[in-house]
Amino acid sequence: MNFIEELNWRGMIHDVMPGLEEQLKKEMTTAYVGIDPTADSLHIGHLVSVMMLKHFQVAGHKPIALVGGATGMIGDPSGKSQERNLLDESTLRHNQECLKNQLAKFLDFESNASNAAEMVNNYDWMIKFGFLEFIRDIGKHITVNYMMAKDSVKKRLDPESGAAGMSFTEFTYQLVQGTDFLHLYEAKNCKLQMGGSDQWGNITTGTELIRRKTGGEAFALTCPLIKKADGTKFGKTEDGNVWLDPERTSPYKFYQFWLNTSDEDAERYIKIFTFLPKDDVSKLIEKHKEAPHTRVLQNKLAEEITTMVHSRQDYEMAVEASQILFGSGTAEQLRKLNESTFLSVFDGVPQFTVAKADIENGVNIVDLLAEKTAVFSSKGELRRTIQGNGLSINKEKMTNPDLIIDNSFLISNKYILAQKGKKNYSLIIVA
RNA sequence: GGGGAGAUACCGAAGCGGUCAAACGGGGCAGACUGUAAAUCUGUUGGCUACGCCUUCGUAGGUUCGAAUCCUGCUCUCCCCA
Repeated sequence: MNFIEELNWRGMIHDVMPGLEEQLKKEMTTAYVGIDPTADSLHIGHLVSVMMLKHFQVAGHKPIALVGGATGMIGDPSGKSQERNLLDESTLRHNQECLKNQLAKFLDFESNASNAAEMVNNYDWMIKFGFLEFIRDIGKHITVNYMMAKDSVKKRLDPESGAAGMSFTEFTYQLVQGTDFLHLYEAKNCKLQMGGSDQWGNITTGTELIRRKTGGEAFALTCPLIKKADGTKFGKTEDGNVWLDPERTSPYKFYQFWLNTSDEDAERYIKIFTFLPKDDVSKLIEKHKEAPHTRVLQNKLAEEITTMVHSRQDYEMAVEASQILFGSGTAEQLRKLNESTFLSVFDGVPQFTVAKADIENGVNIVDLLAEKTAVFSSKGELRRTIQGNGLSINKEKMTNPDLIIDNSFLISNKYILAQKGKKNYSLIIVA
């Protein structure tokens, strides 16, 4: 199975430029994907691009991860109705380093093989470009008519869509991205750019630029934007993005995110986000259909990705924690845990500290959760939750807002586990 | 530069002198049902020392017994014309 076929059955192809398959058969080809360094960690929205690069490398080709230091300073108008905030250079450099470390988990940057992965930053060549040079050597080759015809631009110019206009800076974005492609084409013989389907317009500006300026041929391949079956944005939780950095999103939460995937989505995700071969995937899907409630797909999906992004250990920890929190976990089980297990289970759960004296003297539950700690943002909210039967302490439902919390509630003599609803845990540490 | 429209809670959007902590929709949160799913139904969605009180309707003043609602200045946004 070649690269295109592989991506195809996985549902990872939205659009391909004709001739790419022949090109890939002909020789080892270099391709790149752009990543915005807007943060110092990748999030799972980036994962699709990373998977594409990985498949590409596995197929014997050479992947390049391009960190958009320059483009990140400009802001891509695609898919956004607002101007972007600009980043400064030191932030960009810091972010680039962090991103590379994460990418190294997936791509082979180190080997001596001719198709070892590379990382580049477009800031490095864009910074040397003078304005005059840019408009003469690049701008001259592309007409404004061509640029205006792009969807990403049209959307922003159409007052009906409610968009807030677009600055010249963002209008220029596609040229800058095109320049990247041209640069990589010339410097590294890079003939393919991949990305999300929203990038099609930007990528084709690049292939067009290469064709007009050098007469060479370059290709575009885009994957569908990942959407959830219910139409909401993929990769977001109440707390924002799901990050790969365990400091930002704990492995437990990461695992939970995938485990909570809906049936429809799981079927698509397991193809996209794991490297399981086609046969295995088909079997899993069948199994899942026979007994949906056992959530074979979600379990496997969460296992594969958590293991890949974090580690086997992290995965096992997350499973254990999940069993305690969601399984038949009871108050007794909770109290039986030894301290280190207990802490690892609740690693990544929001933590609050209160003074020992407060608990010893006994403290009203409302004061404890809304005032001494920020488990609840207001007393009113807490009262409402209690009225709605949504509060548990140490896995036991609490229905009395006048309850006094004292030493008898402590687990391992120093912890109290507060739970809002089914899924929101907070750990109170008494010190 | 000229003319017009507007700024209301997380978002959209009503309200146009008292009965407004502010309709309605979306979103959020919780409950029931479940598979830690989806759909559905129910409750809730400014704060507090809670049958009451306090702070909110762009911002600063003013009129009034009383203002989200009327007047004035300011800031910002959008539209049309040049």
